[in-house]
Amino acid sequence: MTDLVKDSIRNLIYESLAKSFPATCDSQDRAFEKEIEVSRTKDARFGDYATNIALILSKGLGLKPRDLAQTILDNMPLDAAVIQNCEIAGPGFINFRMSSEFWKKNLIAVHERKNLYGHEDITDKPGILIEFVSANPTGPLHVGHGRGAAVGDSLARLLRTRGHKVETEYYVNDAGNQMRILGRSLLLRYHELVGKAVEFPGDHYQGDYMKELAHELKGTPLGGQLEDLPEQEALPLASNYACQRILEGIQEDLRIFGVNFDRYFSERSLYAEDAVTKALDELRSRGKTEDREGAIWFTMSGEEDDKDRVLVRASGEPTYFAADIAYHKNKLDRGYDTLVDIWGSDHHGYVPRVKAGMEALGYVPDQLRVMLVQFVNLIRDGRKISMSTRSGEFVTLKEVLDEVGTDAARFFFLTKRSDSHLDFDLDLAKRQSRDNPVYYVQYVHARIASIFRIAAERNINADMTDPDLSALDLPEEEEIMKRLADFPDMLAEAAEAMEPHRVTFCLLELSELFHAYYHDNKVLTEDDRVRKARLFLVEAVRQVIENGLTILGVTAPDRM
RNA sequence: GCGCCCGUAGCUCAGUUGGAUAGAGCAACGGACUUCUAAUCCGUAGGUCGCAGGUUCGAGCCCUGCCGGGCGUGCCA
Repeated sequence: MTDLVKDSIRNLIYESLAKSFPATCDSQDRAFEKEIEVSRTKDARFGDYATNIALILSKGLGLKPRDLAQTILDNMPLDAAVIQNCEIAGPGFINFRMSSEFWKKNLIAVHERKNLYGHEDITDKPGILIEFVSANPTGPLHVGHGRGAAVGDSLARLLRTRGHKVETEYYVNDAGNQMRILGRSLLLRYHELVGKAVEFPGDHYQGDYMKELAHELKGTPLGGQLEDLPEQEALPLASNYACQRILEGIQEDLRIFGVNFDRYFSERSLYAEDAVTKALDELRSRGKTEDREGAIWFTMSGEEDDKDRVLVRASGEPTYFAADIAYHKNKLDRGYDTLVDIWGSDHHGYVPRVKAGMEALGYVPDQLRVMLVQFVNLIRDGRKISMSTRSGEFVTLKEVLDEVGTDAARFFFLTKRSDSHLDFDLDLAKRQSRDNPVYYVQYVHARIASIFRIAAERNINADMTDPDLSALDLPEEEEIMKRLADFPDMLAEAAEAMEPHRVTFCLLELSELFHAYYHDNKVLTEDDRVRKARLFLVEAVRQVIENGLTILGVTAPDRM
């Protein structure tokens, strides 16, 4: 039993192939069925779905594509309640036109499944760990982090709907040199605040939030300690405090943004458990390290990465890279089938390094899928704002959320493929907030909710039992039903490709169909039979909009 | 220099993993509210898919070489 239209067509094709060419199919297992490509047609002349299977297999079978298509067609078990007709076209495509009963049956399925419509029943698919955001706890989240958060969180939701067991994780870089710089930044700001002359180095964290933290400490016992203790002892106190407070702020911003991680994983905990040392020892015992110039190097063969990389500095301190190998080892040892890391695109050069690290420890590098999210260019007054946490010059996620709201921001981040640059024009986002595409989709939901409210006010019977769906005879009604039927397929493909933005575009297309339909056709008509059927249809639209928006982490409002 | 990503309408972007006549939204122009919400709808206009080759039944998508933009190429994280 499947909710995927394409799977049911694949099944028919497979049945036919198995009958026509038992030798070819017998040698394959049933997995071959998945290889059969079925796509939705762009042009209604070609039916609803098409397959190019005859074009693909013709060479291997020594047949002309159209002849092969004919054979496949002749042996296909066709059910008139599902497929209205089926024909060969062009160089050898097989086109399928579904029957109107089929669309109506699916419409009923939306009502039966409700908020599970589009969800995969099987829930024991491989476990996936998605790590994202993982912004350093050295400053508030900025807009770029917001994009990663929106993409990662929606991807997690999307994969869950398709039956994967998904956990989400934020890697907290609370160790190393940057924590010392963070601590010193706070210390200096504190000294400044209590009237000592300080010189604030350019490579320290300049943002105002450090001054605010210093202010927060004034008059507290910890503040006193920072003042009195020698720097050596004050530093760890300051950096711990700053790290903790900043992380709390990050968590609060994420909460507002609708992103809740299953786990925050501390880099420091890796050191506490000696995980870094153990990983290094293992690399050494596998012959992947080399001592040179006082440092320990990870030796790369040419195909892994272009040069060797330092694991332990001459100072004896492990690099970020060493900790990251230990971290990925830790994740893999927890038993996930797939690790997904969502990184800013500026880390792309790091991908082969981490994979090489995994391979060197005996793992399969393909278990790691790295999704690179391109930069967000923030534009104010028509000019790009350069952003850097250290310089303190950035626009925070919180500021953007205050301006445009979580729904608009999340939706906007998901209107682009993640590997293309995104211009976030603050003035535009503010000015356009009314006709932001998110409202176009949400408006569908509000309009339908409104129909049901009016029906209730007027004591119009709006129950969903036993509608006469033959009353849905308009072409635009069938178009809507087709789009609803495609929703599960779209989710499955978006999940497979790990492209949550496809959900956004699907919802926009459905919304377009609905708004046009709504404009031309009254749902609450006098005709009892038509009204009941239309209510049944629009309720299904509402449900699918809700299901889609839920995956995007956007609310589905009843009123706007 | 080398590596990764991007280049599609004036602008911002989709393009179902190589399918049939390249699509939306903004912006522009012209229309539609006595109606279940006009945050809507309908229409007009807009293209050498960066350029040049190649692969094949078929290329915006794959390969090669250029051009342009972004980012990497730290004993930073």
